[in-house]
Amino acid sequence: MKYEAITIKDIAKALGLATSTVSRALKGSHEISAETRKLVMDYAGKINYKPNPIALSLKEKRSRAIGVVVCEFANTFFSQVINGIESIAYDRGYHVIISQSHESYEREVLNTQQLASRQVDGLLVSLSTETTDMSHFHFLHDKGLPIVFFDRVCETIETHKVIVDNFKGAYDATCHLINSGFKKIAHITSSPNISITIERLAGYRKALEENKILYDEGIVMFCAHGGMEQAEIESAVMKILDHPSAPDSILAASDRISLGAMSFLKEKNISIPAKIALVGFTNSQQAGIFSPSLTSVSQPAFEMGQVATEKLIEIIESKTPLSKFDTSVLKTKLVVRESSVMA
Amino acid sequence: MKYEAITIKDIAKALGLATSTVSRALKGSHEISAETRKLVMDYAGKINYKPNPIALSLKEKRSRAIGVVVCEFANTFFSQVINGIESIAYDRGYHVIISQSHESYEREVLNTQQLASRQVDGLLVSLSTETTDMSHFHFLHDKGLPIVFFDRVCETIETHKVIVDNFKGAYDATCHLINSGFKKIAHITSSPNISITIERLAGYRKALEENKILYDEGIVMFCAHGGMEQAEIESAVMKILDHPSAPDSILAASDRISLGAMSFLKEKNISIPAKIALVGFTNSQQAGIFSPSLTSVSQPAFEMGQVATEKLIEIIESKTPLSKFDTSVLKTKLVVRESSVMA
DNA sequence: ATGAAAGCGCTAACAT
DNA sequence: ATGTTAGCGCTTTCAT
Repeated sequence: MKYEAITIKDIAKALGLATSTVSRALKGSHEISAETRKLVMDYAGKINYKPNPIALSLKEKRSRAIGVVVCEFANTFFSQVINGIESIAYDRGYHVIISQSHESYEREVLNTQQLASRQVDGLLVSLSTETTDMSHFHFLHDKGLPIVFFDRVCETIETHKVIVDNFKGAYDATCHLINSGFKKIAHITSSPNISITIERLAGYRKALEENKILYDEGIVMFCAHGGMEQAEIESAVMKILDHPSAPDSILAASDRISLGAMSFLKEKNISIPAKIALVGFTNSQQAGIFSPSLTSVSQPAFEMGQVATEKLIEIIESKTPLSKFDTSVLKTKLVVRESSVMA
Repeated sequence: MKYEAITIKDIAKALGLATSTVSRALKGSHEISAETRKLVMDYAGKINYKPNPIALSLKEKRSRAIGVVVCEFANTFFSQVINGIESIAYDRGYHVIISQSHESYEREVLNTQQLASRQVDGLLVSLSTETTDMSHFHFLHDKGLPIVFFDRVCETIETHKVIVDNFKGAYDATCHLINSGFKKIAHITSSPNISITIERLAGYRKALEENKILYDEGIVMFCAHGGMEQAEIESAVMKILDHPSAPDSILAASDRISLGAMSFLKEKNISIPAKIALVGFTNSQQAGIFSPSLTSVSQPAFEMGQVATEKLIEIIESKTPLSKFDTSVLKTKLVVRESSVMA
């Protein structure tokens, strides 16, 4: 492409000024006479001058861009988070560059490095299910790159984090199943190494315990790829259905797993909730038009994106390195629908 | 942030060479002695040197990045397209920078300009429903920026385009409704100015005509914002339900509209298909678990992304300006489910 | 085969 | 108040 943009030099030449004068005029420096400023401004407006962000980045070593690493955005939860991120970033004058790891550790590392070398001013990250080694983040964080984790966070890096109350989300959902009369509740969740898995599992266990139901690890299924492969979900569902203890309900720990499990059960003509009840963590706006409609733990995804972005910009724009970081915990909401209510 | 990356200068200093020598060695120029090359390569590898893409962009006026403009990715169709785009771009060494217009003309213009000023090597665009003035694209295209349109294309710019056979998609769906015994078929579609609307409407009309059903513009509803506002969908559905001619079925022309209409009908307890049948254009993987499952026209979204990206890279990497452009037309697939089958 | 120097667009010390 | 210059990281003439 031969896209020749207008530069500050063009303006300087046209107006018989030095580039530095133009530069200063453009950013309203007070050491420029009002008339020169007006002259420059008017001309720049007329020829539709736009500063070259590439040159700016090179010069200033900052890009006013924020990098986002999520596993995938074909997932209502993450697409809502991203909308939240954009809503804030946009207002504050930052661009958002989004990348998908597809739950692959390798892709996550690659994307992270790409974003860093494009000199993003900061990173908003939700870990992939595969990730156990965080050194790619440690490396960048140690070099001073601001990072905020959301949803699936990294424990070993001291920075702001934004999560939902996963423990309570799972606890509430499990209690709801118990109170609805279900006695043997299975759990399908993501890989055991990510934060949300641990927290949700703990909430699930706590609810069982409080209700004097024995925890049975035979009906807790982990999906190593977070449900990216439908086969792992199906295998988990099958194992639960075939389990000698005859579970009567399932708590699914993520969007993908909830929808994947539901699809599979329908495909197999296994009636929900008569044969087995289902409660899922999902932000799908379609949960209500499923058959049956799906009881779900919904998360404030948009808000999570907003908070994370505010926190990140706070770090980016702070004059002095922050020393105190916090973890924002947002509330989940249980929406009871047909899939968990006995006829 | 104080993320100090390793530069070519560091290598030069460490090895007592000139930066130009290092630069040449790194890219395997033949005018460098084998031993110097090896020396540089080894050292660069050892200290994990990564060229600064910002500096490269500034210098070469290209970025090996492709910009994508879609209306939103919280939409199965577009998120699948983007996955297709990434699959090819990635292989060919390009990054993908995605932006959402949210069906707003203003955002589309802004995003486009942002991407251009970030010196993307090319643009992959699906127009927002609001867009009627294409001058922002004309401007860039005239300056030589490669652009490929997909899905919602711009007629007035001569370049590669990738679409599906919208005419046939709508025609097939309408014929299916007719053959299933429906007599009065309403149509809810996007704004009248975008290509897909026109083509789908034409397919719908053709099917009616061939079956000697009178076209009734009173039951064809346009959503100015492409269904971004649920209210416009609901108003369209209401008008259809209240129409004196008592339509017995609806053909919905997009993902958003299909799902929005279905949600609304369920909310109002209007039975599908007994009271009114519904066929939608949607790529939602959940169409099968809706209640009732939704008959839909599905599009090869992933493939569309792939083809569009290949076409774009072809333009970008072509030595001489292309003079012949083509429009790839992919096939749609009608998946018949419960929502259009009389009991 | 290698080095020196200019330049991509911009800003910021450092003149004047 | 404005101009001159250097430099961000890199490639690329143009020397040598």
